[in-house]
Amino acid sequence: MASKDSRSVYSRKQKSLGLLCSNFLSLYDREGVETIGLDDAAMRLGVERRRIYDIVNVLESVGVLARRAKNRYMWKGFAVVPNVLQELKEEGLKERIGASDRSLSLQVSDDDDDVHHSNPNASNQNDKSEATSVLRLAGPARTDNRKEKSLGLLTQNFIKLFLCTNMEMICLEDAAKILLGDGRPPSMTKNKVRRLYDIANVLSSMKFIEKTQHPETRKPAFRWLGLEGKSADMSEINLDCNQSKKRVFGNELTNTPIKRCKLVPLMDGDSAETKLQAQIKCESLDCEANRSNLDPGSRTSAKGYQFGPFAPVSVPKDEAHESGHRSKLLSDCESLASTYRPQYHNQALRELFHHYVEACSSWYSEVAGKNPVEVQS
DNA sequence: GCATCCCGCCAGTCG
DNA sequence: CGACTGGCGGGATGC
Repeated sequence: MASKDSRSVYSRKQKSLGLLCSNFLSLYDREGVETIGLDDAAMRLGVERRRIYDIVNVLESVGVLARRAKNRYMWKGFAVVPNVLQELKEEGLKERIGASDRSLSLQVSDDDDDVHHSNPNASNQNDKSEATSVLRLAGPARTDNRKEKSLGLLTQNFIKLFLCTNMEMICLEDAAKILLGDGRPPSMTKNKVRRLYDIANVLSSMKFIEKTQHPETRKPAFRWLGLEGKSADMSEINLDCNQSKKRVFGNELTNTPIKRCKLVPLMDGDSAETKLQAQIKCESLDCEANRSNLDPGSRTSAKGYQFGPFAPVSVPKDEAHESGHRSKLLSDCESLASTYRPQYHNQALRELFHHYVEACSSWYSEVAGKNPVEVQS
């Protein structure tokens, strides 16, 4: 009941997997990042851990991430993507994914599994697990099919569809049918489509695919963009080369605690406040970045700058080394803010901007500890 | 109304 | 066993 409307109405878009993915990437796609803790990610992004799994799974299927241990992933970056895609393509061709025409039942046999990308030392460790992949017939149990239904595998198969077929555009329902093989109950297809929506959102946010509309059927479909999205490279898989291959992901970190229905009484008393105080509010200055291209028809109604609540939250207990790139990030942000001062014609906006800069500065000094840029309170 | 797809329950897995 | 993973589908939101 507070007042001041502008009430944080629940907005589905603010919670989409795609946006979350963008935020995830803008948070970790920077030099210095090596490992990613799921808890840390969930905390920083202000979402449930469950959601992180969704993103991490598809990112892993493309090679951007690699699981290291429980709760821990390793950041590989986009440099490896071309290789992974190449492997997927070969794999898909071998399996004859989407063998068009009839028998489009290729449904990639499960067995084996993910990428297996790189893998310098994969020699000794082939124990069991091979045997299980053989019982695939009338087996009412088929416990192992949990894996073949994984988001990661589905993502790869979805991608293979684009890489190994001449279908320029694919609508999710067709994709689901092809991947499932026909003769499946509609409920199963529906479920698969639901998963494909999740995947498509993530892939879209990475600019691997793009949502369009089939010229004839008018049905929404997805078009493969692949690596075109990024700087036309393909030949420069060389390591490093600093920021040349950094994509621009939406950097509006939005992670409001609003739930879908049961409206959590947002900070009404004080309890909610304690949590809030933990997260210094420093809005991420949505600097230029995205404004250059933004394909037509995409969201982002050219409304220009948009600030979203950014909640850095407290620093991780351990991982002391991480504060290194953290502070770098901060200084980056700061210098950016001071050098790239947008020209607002509007007085109010100018003030708002000023406010953000200040907030960010104080946050910086608080987190970085040293180098008092401004002051605190 | 139907297309999207978030949310979180709860069953597998892993350490 | 408890913690971590993540399939799954109900049902809310968007258009």
